[in-house]
Amino acid sequence: MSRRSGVLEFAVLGLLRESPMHGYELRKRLNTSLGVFRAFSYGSLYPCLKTLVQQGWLAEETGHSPDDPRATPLSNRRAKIVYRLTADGKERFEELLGQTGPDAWEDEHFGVRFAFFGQTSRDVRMRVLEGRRSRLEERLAKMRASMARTREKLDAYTLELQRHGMESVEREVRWLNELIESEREGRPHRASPQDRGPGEPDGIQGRHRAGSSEDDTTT
Amino acid sequence: MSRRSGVLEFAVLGLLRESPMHGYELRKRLNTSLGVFRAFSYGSLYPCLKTLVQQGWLAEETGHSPDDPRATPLSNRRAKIVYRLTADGKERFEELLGQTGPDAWEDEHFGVRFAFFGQTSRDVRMRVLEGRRSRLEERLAKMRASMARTREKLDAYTLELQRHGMESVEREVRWLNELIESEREGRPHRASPQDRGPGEPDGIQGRHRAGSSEDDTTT
DNA sequence: GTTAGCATGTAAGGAGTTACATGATTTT
DNA sequence: AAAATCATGTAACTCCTTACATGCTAAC
Repeated sequence: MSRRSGVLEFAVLGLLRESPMHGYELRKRLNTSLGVFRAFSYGSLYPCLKTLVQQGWLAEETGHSPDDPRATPLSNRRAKIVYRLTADGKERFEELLGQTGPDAWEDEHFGVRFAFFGQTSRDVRMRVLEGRRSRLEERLAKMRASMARTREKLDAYTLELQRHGMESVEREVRWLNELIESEREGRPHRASPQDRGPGEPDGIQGRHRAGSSEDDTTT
Repeated sequence: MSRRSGVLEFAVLGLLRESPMHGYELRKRLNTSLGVFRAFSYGSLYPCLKTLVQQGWLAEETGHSPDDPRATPLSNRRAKIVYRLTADGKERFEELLGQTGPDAWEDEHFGVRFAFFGQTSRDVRMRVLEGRRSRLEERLAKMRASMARTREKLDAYTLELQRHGMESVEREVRWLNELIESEREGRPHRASPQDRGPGEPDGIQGRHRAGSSEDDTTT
């Protein structure tokens, strides 16, 4: 049992902390606000909500606000279920927010932790950012060692893949450096929306094949 | 049953195509050559090898070459098992290499597909690269739409996270553009050291040897 | 003579997905 | 009145990890 997954549980508690929501909306928020990195399906969300209710961290409220004209006892019409964070749930979320183990900066967790930095205390933010950075630097060291060993033995594509992978990691390290610097000085990082107008600055265009107009809504 | 995972199966067949290996070495290769993106543990590798043998795609060879003095029936000393690709396995791998469905360019698969581009025909390479690019462009469009909708409502950290995520995707698109351009002109991309001449770019069969030492050994 | 790395496995389980099933409400 | 989207859920399955269990071999 226990759909008490790390990431999903954390994100659900965090989103509900801002305001109560029902499942469907929650899932949309998960897959847009935080969803650049992870996407969740109902098949994981609803069971997760259920166990969070069982833990006492969430409370279900079946629609029926006092000003709802359809709130007769008879019309038990599969009401929307609105989930609200309980006091215990708030406590739990704060406990999770404060954790700074490796769990906080591994690939699966870092994104969602960052997304809730607005609720996170500054020293925890620093520890998470620095933890992430040193994790990435370890990884870079390993990659460099491995490339030194295997260079000349790999074909061009494998090499190019490794080169691009390393550059991605290096880029994230630079990003973290900027963020850490900003935190240190107490200013809010970039903050400039840098309006990308309708100009399409990168030569992005060209619909290629595979054009099926499928959008997210992955059942 | 069936550890016939997409990615792992593909990578194992591809690596064994280059030369026979035993499990331990295979796992190291998986986690260095291709391993910038994925890392596999023995707990998935060995069962996978077993099912690939059952499918007839791999053959096991239990050390014991005729000149091995220890090859007595009594000293059944847990020999190294060397896995070799069978003819059927080679066929299977080529079948997988030729596939160009969405499976080829989604996040989980693209990396490993690229890693074996050296064995892949040029038109398949093009389809995979273009498929990947249009997948990423779809994603960008969604992100832009979502940002236009939610701007001003998100706190600085969530915004920064989305900005960085978008930039990462844009960067990968630029990379793909370069690669596609290179493929079109028939030249090998960035060409780090030792590049092959302008001849047929297929059939790059790098000879690698184990020789290596060290490593992460994430059990 | 003990640590470190080589080598092979298994059982249990975690974290999610897909496909299915159903029905309400809004838009076209 | 059809189509889309909103809304809730379950069962079966996938793919992989962790923790365990074992033993060989080289180096210090």
